[in-house]
Amino acid sequence: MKDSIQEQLIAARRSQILDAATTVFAEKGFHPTTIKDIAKVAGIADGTIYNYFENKTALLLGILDRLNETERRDEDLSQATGADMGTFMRAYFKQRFTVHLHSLEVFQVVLSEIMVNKELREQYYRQIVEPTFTIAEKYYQALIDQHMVRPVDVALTMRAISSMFLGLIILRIMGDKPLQTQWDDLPDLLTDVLLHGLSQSGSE
Amino acid sequence: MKDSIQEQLIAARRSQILDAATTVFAEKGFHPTTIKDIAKVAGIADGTIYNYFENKTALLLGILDRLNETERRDEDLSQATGADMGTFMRAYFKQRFTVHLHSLEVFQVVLSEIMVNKELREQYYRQIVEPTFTIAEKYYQALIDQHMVRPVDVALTMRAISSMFLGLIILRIMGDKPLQTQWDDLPDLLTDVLLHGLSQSGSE
Amino acid sequence: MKDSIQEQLIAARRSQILDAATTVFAEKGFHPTTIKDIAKVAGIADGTIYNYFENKTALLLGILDRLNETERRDEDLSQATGADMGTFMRAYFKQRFTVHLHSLEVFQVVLSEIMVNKELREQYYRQIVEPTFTIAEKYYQALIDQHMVRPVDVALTMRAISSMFLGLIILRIMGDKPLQTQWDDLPDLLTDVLLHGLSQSGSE
Amino acid sequence: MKDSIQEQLIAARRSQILDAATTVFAEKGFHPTTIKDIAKVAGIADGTIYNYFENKTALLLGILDRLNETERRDEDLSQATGADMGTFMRAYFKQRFTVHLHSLEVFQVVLSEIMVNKELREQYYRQIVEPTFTIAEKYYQALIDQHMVRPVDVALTMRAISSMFLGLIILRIMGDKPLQTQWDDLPDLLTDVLLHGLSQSGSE
DNA sequence: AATGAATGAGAATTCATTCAT
DNA sequence: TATGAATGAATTCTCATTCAT
Repeated sequence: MKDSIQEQLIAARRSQILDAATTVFAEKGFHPTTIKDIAKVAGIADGTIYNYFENKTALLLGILDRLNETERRDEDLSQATGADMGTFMRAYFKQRFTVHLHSLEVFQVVLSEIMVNKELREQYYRQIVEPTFTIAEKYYQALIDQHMVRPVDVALTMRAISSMFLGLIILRIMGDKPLQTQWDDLPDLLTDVLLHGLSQSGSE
Repeated sequence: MKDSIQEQLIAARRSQILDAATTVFAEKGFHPTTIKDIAKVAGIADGTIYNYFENKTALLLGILDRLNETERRDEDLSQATGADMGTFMRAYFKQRFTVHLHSLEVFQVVLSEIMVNKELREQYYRQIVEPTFTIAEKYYQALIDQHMVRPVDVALTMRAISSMFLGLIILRIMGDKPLQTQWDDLPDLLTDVLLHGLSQSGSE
Repeated sequence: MKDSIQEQLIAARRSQILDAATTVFAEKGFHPTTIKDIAKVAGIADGTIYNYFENKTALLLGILDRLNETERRDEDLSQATGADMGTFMRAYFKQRFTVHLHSLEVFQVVLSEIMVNKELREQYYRQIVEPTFTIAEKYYQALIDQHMVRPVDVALTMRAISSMFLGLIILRIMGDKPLQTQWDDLPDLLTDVLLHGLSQSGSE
Repeated sequence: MKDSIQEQLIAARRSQILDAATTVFAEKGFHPTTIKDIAKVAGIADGTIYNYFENKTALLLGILDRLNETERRDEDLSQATGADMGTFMRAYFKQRFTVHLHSLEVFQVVLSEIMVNKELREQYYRQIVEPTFTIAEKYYQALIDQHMVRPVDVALTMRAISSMFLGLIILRIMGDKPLQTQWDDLPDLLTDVLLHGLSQSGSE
């Protein structure tokens, strides 16, 4: 039906604009990027952008939405896991790091604005962070119930692990040398450390 | 000597300006803050700020410098530690979290700009992050040598642990509920997890 | 004939658009009103308006045309006059004030633009003001010829009287308290003053 | 003192800007005039205007303030009048018309915006219209008390007379021919009509 | 050294109008 | 004839920075 075509056209245009915005934001950052920049890259007029997005910030929200969807799709993948704890963690870590690295520059920009823009922050938390935790907690609780891991405060533990990802990515963005050269060693290392701890032979 | 007085005056004025800048940045964020805002809070004229700082970004660098010093002083404190691994970690974590929380809002602003401003990023990394790691690595290597902890890749491990801090703080800034309500439980939890791992009785 | 139907359709559509324009102009004023606003109220697409009116200003001209017709129709009514000078004036005044008050908000907008837009001004004068004076002068001249009123410069006198209306309406629009509360007393007062003058017992 | 010089400089700059604004507004109208236009005529930078006026509308308010002062000064003059009613009215009318005509084009612009801008309207009414009426009413009441004029509703009568001025000016702005050619006859005519009325020998 | 008025580049956003469908 | 997406010119206002006093 006509509606569907309309909607598709609109979605396509939005997508085209978001592509351009993503590109330019990644390249120059949020504030230094002008609407004109984005329009030029998108190959449309300045004003057209405002037919699809209320303002510049809405572009960031739009980008966030797309990250959101990507994330969700990946989440599904990560659900498709089997038994062995160590294998799973390694696989999981590998995937998380790959995903985020792919869009590192955008993430950088988005994160920067998130730190400073309440609306964005709340949307990001509500739509991306929180749901992820909900899933992760459920999954981890199951592992505990199956006696595959020690019983710990699930919520905080999940936060600690996720934070490690987040922090490592930021540290990498900051140009940390060791992280840049040994990034691929992280999955194994983190799995090891998180499973067995740092103490001598598992005891103090 | 006269020079010394001169320098002290200059230092005092710089400090006064940075205080104002810190206050306003924390309150409104970097971009929305105008030089006029800062001057007003500092009780001086707009132009005067430019006698002490090259531009707006230099104010952020100045703030960073001060954080740097604070950090270093704290570092010294943290060096004054004793033997027991678990006790030390708990104490260390407690201190790190407290320090950062104190200036959470500034940190938020600084981090936001760091993500996006190469110069700032490099300075922050060079002056604050890297030195911290150097010390931490040395310290941790000593622990390994004393067989108090397992031998692991020191550089990456230190990064992983630090990242957890960083990530947790960001997650808290984002408004994460569990972190906000159970923040004080973190030192114990992290110590436990990092020392003994998540796996059942220390083995897979 | 087909033409006639065509014309009627066109007239209906124009009318529909002008209704919408009148409503929105009255509500928000000329400049703040967008074509989109009008189209929305009219229930049609933006572009359609341009099939019936050359541009935004033409809408105002269109509204003026309609006021014009209304006015003329009212004029006819006012022709239905009787004898007694005082009675007539009172009746006339009453009607004028009522008419204008009815569409006060549009008048406000139209007047505002008239002050500033030469084309509009000329059209308003040519189509509405001038014809009214022509009729009024003729009528007043007749009164003079019948010795019902003193012989005076008819043109100027008519202008003076009309101006009083106009000015009173504007003063009312401006929010003048006495005019708002005692508006209904005006016909009697004006009739009295204009007929008998302000001086003591008609002599200086 | 320094303050006084400061203030004078500021006043001078404000005046310079208002002069420019008056000129350009009179020439092109309010909306078509850009800040750039005004700055250019004032021989300063765009931004400078914003150091003295909050926004474009504030310029109009500023112009109004100056009209206000002018008006007030004229008012004083008009107070300095003597006895004979007819002579006084003639003189008064002559003055009112002259004053307004002098700044006709600005008045035109101001009036246009007043019709449409509530803030402006209220300020104009409060600062210019209302005080004028207060004075006029007091004066007229005195005349009544001295039996120099008939007792009438003072407030409404003053409004009616003032409105006549206002209306006549507007009509003239609209390009009314008779008013333009016979403008100078108005004082005499209005005095005559208002004093003695239109009816035959002062009676119906 | 301090001031703060002046500067003017720059950017977001609006909206009347056009025109392909 | 109706549509409404696209256009892009145009404008207001902000604010970091300069510099004469």
